[in-house]
Amino acid sequence: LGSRLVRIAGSSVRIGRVVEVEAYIGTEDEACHARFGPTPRNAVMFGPPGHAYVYLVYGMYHCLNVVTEIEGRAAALLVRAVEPIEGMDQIRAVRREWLDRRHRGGSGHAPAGVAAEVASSRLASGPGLVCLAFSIDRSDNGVDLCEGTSDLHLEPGGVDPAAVATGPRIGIGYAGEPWRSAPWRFWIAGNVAVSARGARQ
DNA sequence: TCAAGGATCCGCT
DNA sequence: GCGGATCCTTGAA
Repeated sequence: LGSRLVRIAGSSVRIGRVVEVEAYIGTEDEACHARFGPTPRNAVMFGPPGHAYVYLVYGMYHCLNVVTEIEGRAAALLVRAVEPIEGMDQIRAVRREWLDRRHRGGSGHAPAGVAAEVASSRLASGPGLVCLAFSIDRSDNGVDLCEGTSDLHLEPGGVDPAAVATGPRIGIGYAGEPWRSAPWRFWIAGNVAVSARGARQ
């Protein structure tokens, strides 16, 4: 929490402050993708820390994770929400394009003004939206996020521990206890950019 | 090879 | 509050 996510694309730069994460601690964690052991998909999680584990969820959205443990231990943090700091124009542009494509061929046009009405602070308030806003997909899987010259990387930061709120992880009802109820979602209390589902609980 | 279901988001009711 | 979009990954056969 508090670290800055940086995306460089050509001459444009997008920066966001990480405000919400979830912890997945390894093969014993029934909610973790590593629960079945190493597979082609989760291989990066078993690698060295600091690398990006990116996967496709629900066939539509990507999720960004940061590997956190030493090689051999498959733990990672899911980045659930980021507060945009820089590059809002670019973020709005990719969202408009995505909403456009979403409605094309279906019911017709996107409802007027939908994309334009999203507050700047909430353009990356959800794991799928983080990846949309920063143009992250599986081509970023395995990237070393600690390498400052990389197109996608993290700059160290932090928050006052007293400002961190905790709660159960979202969308993992398939996992048994104690994993389902473990308070391993962390966010900056009161921050406006925390995800909608996260804020509700 | 197959069938099942998911660490989501959006729009309509 | 609910269903649709959309496709990859997984374990089982």
